[in-house]
Amino acid sequence: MNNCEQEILVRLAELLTRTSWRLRRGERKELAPFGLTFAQARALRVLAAAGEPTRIGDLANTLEIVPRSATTMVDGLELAGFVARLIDPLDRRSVLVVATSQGRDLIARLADERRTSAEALFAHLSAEEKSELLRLLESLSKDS
Amino acid sequence: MNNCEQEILVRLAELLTRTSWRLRRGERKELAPFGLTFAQARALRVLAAAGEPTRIGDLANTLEIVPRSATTMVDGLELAGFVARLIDPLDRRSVLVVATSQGRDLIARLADERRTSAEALFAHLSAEEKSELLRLLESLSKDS
DNA sequence: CGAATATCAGTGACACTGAAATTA
DNA sequence: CTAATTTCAGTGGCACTGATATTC
Repeated sequence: MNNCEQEILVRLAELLTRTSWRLRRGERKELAPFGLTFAQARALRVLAAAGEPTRIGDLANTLEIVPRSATTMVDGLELAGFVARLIDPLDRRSVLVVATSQGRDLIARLADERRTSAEALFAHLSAEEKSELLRLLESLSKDS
Repeated sequence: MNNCEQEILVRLAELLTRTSWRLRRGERKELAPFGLTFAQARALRVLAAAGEPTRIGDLANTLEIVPRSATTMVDGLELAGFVARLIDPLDRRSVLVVATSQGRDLIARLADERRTSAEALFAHLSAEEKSELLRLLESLSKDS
């Protein structure tokens, strides 16, 4: 690997970090009025999309965090009334988490309203560029 | 804005977050043996690239964090001997930070060695795809 | 008993806000 | 006196590890 390729990797890493942090900061402020943190919103989005009760461990896998962290995340969401815990009748070691109607409504409302942060961040990309970016990021998530 | 575009924004945001977090987690483990955290490495890279003493406020601007956070970051780097603080002779309110030879050496060594995390993350992108991703991320960082 | 699942307890990295000190 | 710069003190979000209870 030569210097030029090395330099590209360094810049890619820096830009990735900076961009995602900017998004996080923006969304944090948008979500605060609804009583959601950034990570909680991610989790709630996953749960609302699942539609059915999801095990804590599966949620953790989807979010790429350790199960212990998912527990704390669900604690917060449950306290706010956005999700509910159920005991899996088929395996009483497992805890199933499901979005409440309040939680689903919130996610739907957030999707309907203008997501100012994400919109502003990607605003000056054309539709084609957005698709291309999506494709590249998806291919990064595939293997590895 | 229709549903489809909205959905693309949501997925872009999710992928951006996930990818950058994965990079952060990988680099964290690589950097730990050198006594550097991820954010400290970012800052040190900026300072080493600057080549000349940099004000705390300017460093904060470059990293897109508030000055108070830069102070703490520099505290850690100074304690580890990677940077030194100087008083700006032209404006004694300002503190200049400069990478020590030890700090510059470390950054050079990190750049020379295989950066496993970044390499692994971007490994299966072609050179053209990396360039395109770089271009897209750079254009996100431009205005906004 | 061993493996899987979730939770408890504690820690670390990292950015934020608001107030105070110093100097221009 | 006002503005700029940095630092002090405290807080919050978020993921980690290791140990423990429960259940398969």
